[in-house]
Amino acid sequence: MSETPVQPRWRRLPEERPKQILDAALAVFAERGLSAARLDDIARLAGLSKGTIYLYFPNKEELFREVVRTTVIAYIARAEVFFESERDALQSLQAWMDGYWTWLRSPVFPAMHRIFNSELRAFPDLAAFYATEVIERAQRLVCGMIERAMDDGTFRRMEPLVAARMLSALFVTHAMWYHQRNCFKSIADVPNDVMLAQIRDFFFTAMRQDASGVSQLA
Amino acid sequence: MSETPVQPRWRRLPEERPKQILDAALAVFAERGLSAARLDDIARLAGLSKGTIYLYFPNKEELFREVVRTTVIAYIARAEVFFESERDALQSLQAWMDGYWTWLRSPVFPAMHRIFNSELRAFPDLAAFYATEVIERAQRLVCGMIERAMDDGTFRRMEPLVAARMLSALFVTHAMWYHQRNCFKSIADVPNDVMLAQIRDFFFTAMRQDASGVSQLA
DNA sequence: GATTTATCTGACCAGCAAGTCACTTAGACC
DNA sequence: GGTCTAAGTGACTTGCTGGTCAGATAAATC
Repeated sequence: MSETPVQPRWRRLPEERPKQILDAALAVFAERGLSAARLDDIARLAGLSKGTIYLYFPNKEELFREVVRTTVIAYIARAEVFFESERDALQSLQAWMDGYWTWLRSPVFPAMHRIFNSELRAFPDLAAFYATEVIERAQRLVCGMIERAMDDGTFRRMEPLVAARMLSALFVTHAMWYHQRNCFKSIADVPNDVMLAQIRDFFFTAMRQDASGVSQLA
Repeated sequence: MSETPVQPRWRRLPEERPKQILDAALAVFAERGLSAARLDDIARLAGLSKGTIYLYFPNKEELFREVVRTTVIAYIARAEVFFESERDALQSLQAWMDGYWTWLRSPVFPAMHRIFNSELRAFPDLAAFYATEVIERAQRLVCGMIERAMDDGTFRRMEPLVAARMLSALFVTHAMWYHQRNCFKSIADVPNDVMLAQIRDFFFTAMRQDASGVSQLA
């Protein structure tokens, strides 16, 4: 028999387990969605057994909620801190766009977007939470910056909520395409910074002071 | 015993079954998504038994494919016919937007969008089919109209593919919000025609001839 | 080293839904 | 009315996965 000190088959790591489980859960939810994610897969990825997950989380839904809290909510919090700093309106908007685009390109965003978009009818409370606490809250943030840009004359006057919607629409959809760019020949090789520049330029052009509101085209 | 002529418990209707099943399947897929849709529910909604579905479709995936063929593909075909008619560029675009917005507001679009967006990783061939045959094809259509508007001087010069992407992004995202408008206080009472006007005006403003390309704001 | 206990495991159970098939029945044809 | 068969049924099989729990084990304490 070998004399090598036998490694224990597993270790007691109660402090680290929650984070290990949450990381694995995020990865599996991102890969497969909410209902198709298997707890066995999460356990395997986290390097422990399924039973252990149930020592730390009461069930799959609560595990998902906790994933949301540690990802989306964390981002919102950071964004709100950013909004505190009272900078030049245009500069704020630019910085917001950079940060937003970085967030949208992270693997977390498409996972959450997909799940909230198509799997959350079964969880109306979570859906409502996301709509008001994430989407509308973010839009209020953007709204503020846009209004300031209108006040200082950088942007033309229009309904700021409408402008914020246009901004979000452009960003979110492009981000989803970006994550699936291998499917789309037409954007497969557009670098992410070029894509950001295209969105930014398009939005700024539409909002320029000398661009009158309702066009005489229509 | 009553003498009322006994109604047969079911009828043989081999001609009508496929359509009945496809209609019910679309409704259930729209309500629950692809994997959560139960064939028992589809059968009940269609007024027949589960076994009957398998007389007409080999399995759930193929049933879904056929639903796609009879909805999305049908829309694309109609749109391509529309493109045949060589009208004034601006008029074409306006008509396209009206038709597109009507389609996006139909219950079929959000169902398909959700499913393709989040449940199709398991079906890479279908995903690729949708990306090239639906999205890119539609964008080519729009591209053509945009290029004509640039040629006749209505629109400023820019990469037409980029402009087409911006147009799609605005429309698709607003459509998804529209379908969930009960969740969003800020758009709950924006009528659909107002929303269309907002999108159209924003896009036309960004594309106006006197709006120069890269803004000096940046 | 013996004892104890918090931590962890994985075989198991329960429930659900896709897909099957032996049987039933509408209704056509004689 | 009798016979035949295409059309339809629904109980059953199969496979899968969320959740449980009795037992195993790391490691703390005595």
